Amino acid sequence: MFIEIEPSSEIPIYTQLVNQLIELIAKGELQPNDTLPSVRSLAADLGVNMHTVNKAYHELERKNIIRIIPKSGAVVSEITTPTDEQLATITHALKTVLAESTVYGMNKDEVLSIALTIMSDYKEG
Amino acid sequence: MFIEIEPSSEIPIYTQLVNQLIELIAKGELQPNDTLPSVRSLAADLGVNMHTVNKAYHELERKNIIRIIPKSGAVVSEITTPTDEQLATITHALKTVLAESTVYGMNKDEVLSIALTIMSDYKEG
DNA sequence: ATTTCTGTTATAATTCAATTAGAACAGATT
DNA sequence: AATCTGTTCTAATTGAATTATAACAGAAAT
Repeated sequence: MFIEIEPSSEIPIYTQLVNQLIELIAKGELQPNDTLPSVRSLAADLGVNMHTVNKAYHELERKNIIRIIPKSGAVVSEITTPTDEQLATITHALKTVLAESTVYGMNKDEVLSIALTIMSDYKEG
Repeated sequence: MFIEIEPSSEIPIYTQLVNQLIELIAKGELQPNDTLPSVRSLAADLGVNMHTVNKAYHELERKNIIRIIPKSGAVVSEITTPTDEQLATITHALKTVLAESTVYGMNKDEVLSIALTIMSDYKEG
């Protein structure tokens, strides 16, 4: 599992973890029903505190991306149909990014081209 | 100028300000060479501190979206060609959003459809 | 069955970002 | 001249993020 944390980043460590785990799943390097490493072992690997990894896992559970089985471990969820909440989350995030790209002078085709390139690394891309 | 701040949001006030000002520019409601309200007056309108607005303006200047003229005011910059740094910023942000959308089970066409809808509200959309 | 590993929970301390507050300064605008 | 502007400084508060220990109890492994 290739995860790299930048301790000095302005992005919280647990958020970096959430984002990188999502990317691993999107790339298929972590697949549904795969088990995640224990919070203790991953914390040791990354040199961060157990509670920080725990917080990231619970954030992923809140997003319905993994299931946490009490006293046992965490498992990647099946990918199904997005919920309304998930659609709203993506739509809002896209709005922010696309507004910024517009202000930077990027046109529709440029942005879509970048998006297609990125998605080619992900599932169904 | 229609800006709404959620004081209890987990998103910092100055970031909410940055994002909403970017959206106003993307929509054309704020145009190049338009002057932004003074930090004092906008702060009073929104019920936040002057320093918070000032921080947002400086963040927008760092992104090359506005120019701050010392002792005078802030002006929306001309939209030109994106810098490499701006391209990298957008690409990185898109990666994060698109990975999440993939994990949520959204396919390429769904995401592109949402993106096109959003961009239709923005310049060159 | 016992040991080990697991997530869970609780308390505590530290660090830092975000926000607010108040004041003073000096250039720009009116 | 008076007012408005961003700038700078100090100061205080609040809360999030992170780390550190410790103990608990269920799950898994031997």
